[in-house]
Amino acid sequence: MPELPEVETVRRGLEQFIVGLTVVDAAHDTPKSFPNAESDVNEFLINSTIISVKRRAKVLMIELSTKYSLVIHLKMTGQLVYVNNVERFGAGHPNESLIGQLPDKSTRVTLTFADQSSLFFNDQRKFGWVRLLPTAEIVNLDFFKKVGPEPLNAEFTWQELHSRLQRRKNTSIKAAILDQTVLAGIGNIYADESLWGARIHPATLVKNVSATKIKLLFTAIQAVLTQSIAEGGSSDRNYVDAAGNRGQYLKFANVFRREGQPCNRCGTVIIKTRVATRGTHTCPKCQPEPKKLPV
DNA sequence: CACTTGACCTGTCCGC
DNA sequence: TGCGGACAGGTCAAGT
Repeated sequence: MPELPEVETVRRGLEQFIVGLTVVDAAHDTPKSFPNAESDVNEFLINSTIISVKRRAKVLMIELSTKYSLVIHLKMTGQLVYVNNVERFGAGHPNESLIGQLPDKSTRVTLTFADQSSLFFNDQRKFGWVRLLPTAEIVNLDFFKKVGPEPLNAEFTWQELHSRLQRRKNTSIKAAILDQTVLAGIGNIYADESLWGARIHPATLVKNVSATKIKLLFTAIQAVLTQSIAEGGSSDRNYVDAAGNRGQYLKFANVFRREGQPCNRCGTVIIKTRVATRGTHTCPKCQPEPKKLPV
């Protein structure tokens, strides 16, 4: 669920809300959600000031004045919701209605700021995490060493996508673009949407996808991610942004969660199957199944 | 090394 | 109505 557009939307909200604030308290429930020594929390988080909020792939980094950062992965059901106080923003602020709604039973970590506003990390399924790490060490995490390029970076080209995909030439194109070491930020929603855009069946083996098709896929990935960021991401289940608002992208989705509905290009009924162990949405006419090789 | 599968969790939905 | 099981999907560890 939170994929690149959702995480980027959260980042933009947090940048607006928390940069410049000073942390005065940090509370958490399970060590799994926030596996940090109390001594580090006391020394490097409490009384620190938020310097910036960054994103790489699906990971958020809240940079602190102590040369430490909070590194956060939302995984499937994570939320980062900022709840202001009326003193700071005045009555009628968009997320004013959240006051008193949080924490709830999914709240794993609560940061309280000097102005008594709060940031809640909620995560129903406890797959996500928050880690307090020295900012300089983030690049040394295994994930950051292996993760592929940002698909919306200006330097990223279709030729580079083509080249990186060749490492996964015997797997399906869907599994390959979900592989974060090939390309950063794609998850199930945008994999299906991008493959529909390029008219490629998700089960097609990478080695059978032509360079022309990969060029179309590159264009589709950028278009889909850009539009989703503009719509505040996709709220399939419980994704919300930093102000607690749902994203609107699924109103514009062409295949994801549209099984049984007509294809926006050709009218054929969208079907849901399983590819790369994931629920997969396709138009059977625009994205014909790959031919089976003779036995 | 390439590739696939299972584990991690909990809330929701579907069938009996 | 209650209950068991399937399902949701990001990432990593372990398996082939």
